Amino acid sequence: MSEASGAPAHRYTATVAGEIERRWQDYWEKNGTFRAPNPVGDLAADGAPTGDKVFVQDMFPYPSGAGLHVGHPLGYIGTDTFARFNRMLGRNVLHTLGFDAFGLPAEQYAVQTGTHPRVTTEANIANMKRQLRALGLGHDERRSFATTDPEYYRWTQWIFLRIYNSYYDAEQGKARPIAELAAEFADGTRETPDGTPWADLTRAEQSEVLDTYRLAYVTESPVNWCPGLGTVLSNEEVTAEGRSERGNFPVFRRNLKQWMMRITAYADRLVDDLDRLDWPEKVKAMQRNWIGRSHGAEVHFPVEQDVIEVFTTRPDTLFGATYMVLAPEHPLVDTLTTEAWPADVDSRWTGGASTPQEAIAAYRRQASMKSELDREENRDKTGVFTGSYATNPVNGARIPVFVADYVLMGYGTGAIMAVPGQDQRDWDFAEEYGLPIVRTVQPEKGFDGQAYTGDGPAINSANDSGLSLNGLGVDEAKKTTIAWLEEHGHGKGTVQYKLRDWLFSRQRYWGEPFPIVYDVEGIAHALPEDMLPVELPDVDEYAPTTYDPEDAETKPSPPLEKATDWVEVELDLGDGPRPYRREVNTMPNWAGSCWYQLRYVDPTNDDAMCDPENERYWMGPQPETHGADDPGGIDLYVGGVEHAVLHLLYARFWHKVLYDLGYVSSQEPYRKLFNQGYIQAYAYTDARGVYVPADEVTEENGTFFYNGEEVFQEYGKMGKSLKNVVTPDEMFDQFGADTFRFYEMSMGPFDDSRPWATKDVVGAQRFLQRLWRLVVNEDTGELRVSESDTVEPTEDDLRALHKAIAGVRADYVDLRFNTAGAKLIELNNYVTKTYGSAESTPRGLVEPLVLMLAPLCPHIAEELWRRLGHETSLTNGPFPEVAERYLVDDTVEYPIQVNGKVRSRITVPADADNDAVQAAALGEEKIAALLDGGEPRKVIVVPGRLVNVVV
RNA sequence: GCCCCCGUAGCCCAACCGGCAGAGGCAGUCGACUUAAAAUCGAUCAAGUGCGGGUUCGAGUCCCGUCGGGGGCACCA
Repeated sequence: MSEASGAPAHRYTATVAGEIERRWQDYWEKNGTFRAPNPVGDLAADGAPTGDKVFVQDMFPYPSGAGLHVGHPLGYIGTDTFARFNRMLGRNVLHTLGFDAFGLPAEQYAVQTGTHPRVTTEANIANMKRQLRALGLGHDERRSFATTDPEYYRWTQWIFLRIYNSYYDAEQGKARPIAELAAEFADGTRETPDGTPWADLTRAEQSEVLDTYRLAYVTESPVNWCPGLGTVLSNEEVTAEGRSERGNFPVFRRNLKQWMMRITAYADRLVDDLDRLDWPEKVKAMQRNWIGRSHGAEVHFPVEQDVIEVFTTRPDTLFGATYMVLAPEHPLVDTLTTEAWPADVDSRWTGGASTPQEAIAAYRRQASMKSELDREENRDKTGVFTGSYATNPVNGARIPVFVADYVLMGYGTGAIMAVPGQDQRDWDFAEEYGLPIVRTVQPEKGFDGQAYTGDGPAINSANDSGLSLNGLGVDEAKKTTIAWLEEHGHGKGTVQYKLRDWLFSRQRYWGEPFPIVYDVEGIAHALPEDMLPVELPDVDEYAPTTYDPEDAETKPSPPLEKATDWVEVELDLGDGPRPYRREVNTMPNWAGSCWYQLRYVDPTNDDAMCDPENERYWMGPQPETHGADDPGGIDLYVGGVEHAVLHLLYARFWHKVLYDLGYVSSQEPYRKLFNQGYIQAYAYTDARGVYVPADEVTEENGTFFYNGEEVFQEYGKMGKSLKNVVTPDEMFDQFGADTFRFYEMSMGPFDDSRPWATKDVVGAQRFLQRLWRLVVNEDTGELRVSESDTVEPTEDDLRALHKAIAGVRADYVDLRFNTAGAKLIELNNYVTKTYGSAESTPRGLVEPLVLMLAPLCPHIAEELWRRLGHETSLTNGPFPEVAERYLVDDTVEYPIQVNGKVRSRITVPADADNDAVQAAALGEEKIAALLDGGEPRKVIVVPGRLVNVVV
């Protein structure tokens, strides 16, 4: 497109750019330009690494078969620019990219075609590597790997075993080896749960006890079973509508035996340590919300022989508890349901049934049939009375116990004390069922709502047993109540979390096998390290058995189950060869991405997942740079906000376990996180709603046409089915990689989403062409740059240059690539205007310009640098330094405002003090005329900025 | 329903602690080159910051309300 006939032979066209780019990519590869030395091990260089270290990382891509579109590399170009800038400052920069290659698409493709997922995965990786190479990314290629490499997942399995062989010591607040727990049981330091001496337990019983402590454990508990996918899912993979995030199939809660990770043990540290991270507040808020820590109290309400335990965040409102509610699935519902209604029962409470048992049974049936969606759409409060009354421990009041589906079994204890005066849900229910409402917090003046949830003095809250809250604020009243409950044995202060343990097994083929076998008695055994990796066997069928998506009564059947030769093994695990069965579930897709930064650090280490010295160098805490509280971690982690909870929470959890066990020195994996925006695109549909090719749509006065027919614009993702995909390969052909990189970075702030516009790319190309023309004669290809002694830059030139250097440096540091690019264009325009038609361009201007461009457009910068006579790559600098004296002007122009409107201007020496500036301003002709001899009411002088005269 | 982010020229975007609304790009217009066009080069036009209030000498920036767009959470006791 830019190859018009008749263009000068040495113009910077896409063809010339392509030739230069391939040449420099070869050069970088051949010279190992981006290899970052480690302190020790295979990747160590001679002598210790020099300069500060910088560890930059992109979120792990999944190598999709569709290849990349122009939206995908946005983050990679940003991190590359940042990494290159830091290299030019003399720093030791670790930047590479691996592949998160286990996962459903390759498996599904395998199911359809019979191709082994490894074949598809490797082909996709090869294609993606080709595209990434063409972008000119400065990656240390020695450090790249895929999670599917057995040498990698060997260590994923190894970490699993470390987690499996650990428990959480709540007193020390950290994970410890399970062997230490066993030792404590054995020597009596710690009593076994039921008090039986350790030695009196059989080995099976001992192992059962230990299993209840392990950080990775098997349990039969309610899990998310998705028949449509044939697998179970983690809570994080289930949408609010109760469907699978992938495929949108119904998900059912079923009791199944599955592997879990005890992430809840780390809930407090995962919340608290967010404060130590340099992350977007939005992501921190999402994690806090997901963990959902709330402080409150557990309170016991006696009912006949039983006790209902509730969790409340408002123990201060106990005197306002006028009824109780159990979730329909609550285990006490059966025992508390009475034979007959009390004589005076309110007809609204019975659900029209003649006995409580009938009413409850009908209500439970109804509730179980309601989908999550129904619940969401219909928030009217419903419920039925159990016939039983509980006793409020603070005032002895007899309060009715209901069953209602607005209380969920999955949170707290599945039972609540209802305080309509201070909780809107309870208020709604109380109104519906004619229950009493007692305010225990005095609402603010003028409050005319229903439930009052704000702060205020307690009222109606005192008893004869020494508890009086009246007049206390909410916080004080909570503390007082908890102390009273604890003293009288009615409850205690406690903390609740929304976070649940992490369901860690999947019924899939293309995932990491568990390093676990079961003996004939069904007892799990961890495989010893020297049996790792446990490699995936070849199978005939890659798919788990899937079922009718609506059939909740089906059971998972993993594909590995059918590989009987692999499943049934004879091993010697210490007591001679015995038969075992392998675990047939595989790990979830998140496992491999939980720790990959550690492997980037030491990718070829056969003796450890990574050498502690290398980990400390690249990831260890740096209190001297980042403050005493620095948890360590990589210096910049860039990726989309969609991983805010899942990946980032899991990875933090694993990292903390490894820290507790002493394998890493950093307490967090990612010190600084940055969410890049997305590149969006317009798509167009015709009258039938069918997508038409976006690049053939024309616009006239705000109306869009395709083949003469009107079409309608949509804005959103780029995708094959939307017919609006633009690929990097097209951009390389039309413009070259440097132009493409520059355009992507200049479109807007790195964290903003923006629409792709191919027609705008030419602006970036023109800029590079103008710069090229300053250095190279387009007709002859000869250098047109002065030797330093012939044409010296002028004072004005140097002011423009150093202003740009200062601005560009600051922009690169803060990831403001768009404004850095604009400043380079500005400087280039200045130099073009001044020297574009002169005999030659001063070297003193061109060289810094080329160097400053290098992080964004490395190929053209290397090429020009070489043509300027430099023998070595500019990868490691120099980066231009600012000379402060060119940043300050001798004189300053002040606008003079009168009542906030600019009326005139004066120019004064830069070192003039405020009085002098004021005098000059008031003496200025127009201003003096406006004042007309009168005194201004006030004069504001903002040094270096402006003067405002108030009259 | 609750919480968070964003609304600046026809379009994408700048504007640091409140201090002259414009750095850069696209498009448009005019000119140069050309037989002509494309490409290229040069010049130029362009909004008073979604809307309504408030604070201030001064508001794109701070506060309140409102509209529009995007995102998160959603009976969590």
